[in-house]
Amino acid sequence: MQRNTRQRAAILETLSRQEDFRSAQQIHEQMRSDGETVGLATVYRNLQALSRSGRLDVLVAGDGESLYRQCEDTGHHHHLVCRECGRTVEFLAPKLEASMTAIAQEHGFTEVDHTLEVFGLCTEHAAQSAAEDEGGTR
Amino acid sequence: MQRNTRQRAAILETLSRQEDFRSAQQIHEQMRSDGETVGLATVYRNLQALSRSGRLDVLVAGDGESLYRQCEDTGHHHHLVCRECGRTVEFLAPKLEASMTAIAQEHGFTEVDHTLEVFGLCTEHAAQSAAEDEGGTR
DNA sequence: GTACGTGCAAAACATTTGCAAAATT
DNA sequence: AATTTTGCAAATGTTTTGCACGTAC
Repeated sequence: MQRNTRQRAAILETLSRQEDFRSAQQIHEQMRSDGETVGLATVYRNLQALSRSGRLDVLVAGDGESLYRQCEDTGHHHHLVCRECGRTVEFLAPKLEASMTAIAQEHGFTEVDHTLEVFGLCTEHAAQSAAEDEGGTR
Repeated sequence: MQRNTRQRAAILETLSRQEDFRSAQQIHEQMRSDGETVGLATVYRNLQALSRSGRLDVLVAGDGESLYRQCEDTGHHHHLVCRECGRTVEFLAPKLEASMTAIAQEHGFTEVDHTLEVFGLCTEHAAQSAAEDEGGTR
């Protein structure tokens, strides 16, 4: 099981050229405009399979849409994502992991797992967005 | 704006009798079986309004479904949720907040916000589930 | 040659929305 | 009486699925 199809290769290739988290539809669209012929269902099926096997990171956006990204760190890590441009920074937080394990233990919980995603504005979009919020420059 | 309708009151009442996180559909179903007559759209609209005003906590499940719950702590806090029964423990983690702010700052991110949810097995479901995973007792 | 993967269109979901009728203030 | 809320059904948007066909092995 798990064959090397042209589509699977193309999806992986597209992902490797991708910086930020992208939805299945965005990835599909990207591929189409790159001249690839792939069905949307195939993109969905492969993204799912790839994330299941840990080769892809999944992030559930606030509206429930799933976003995918090929991360550099293959182990457990978290993301700092820019709300404006999707720019992503991976980070580790061992202390954080430890305190979460401790809290879980205090309450008798086992087999603990967690999701942590941090959203903010990267350097490039911080000032700009603040200005917009005020309705323009002073 | 914001009138006191029978439906809104019923929704709040139903939520107050609720221990765990529930989806809009589950809440609607619950109300129907309690004899309330409410439209599903009304439940959605009210849950949304209530969470917007901070009277309700929202949790986006892994599959993108939104789950609601009336929490005791009205401020910022996190959840430790049992994967089996949905049992929820609220907790604060100031150290964690601090280190996340620090990490964001290191990377120049501002207006930082984060989502953190911890999933595990509560005391009641820990052993049982472990046995199931092995396909029975040794 | 056979089993797995693909493509398409239809189905399945959760959620949102338009609009007329009903209820609140 | 004015205006918000409701209820229903239809619309929306994402993801899944059934099934015939194509393809990797």
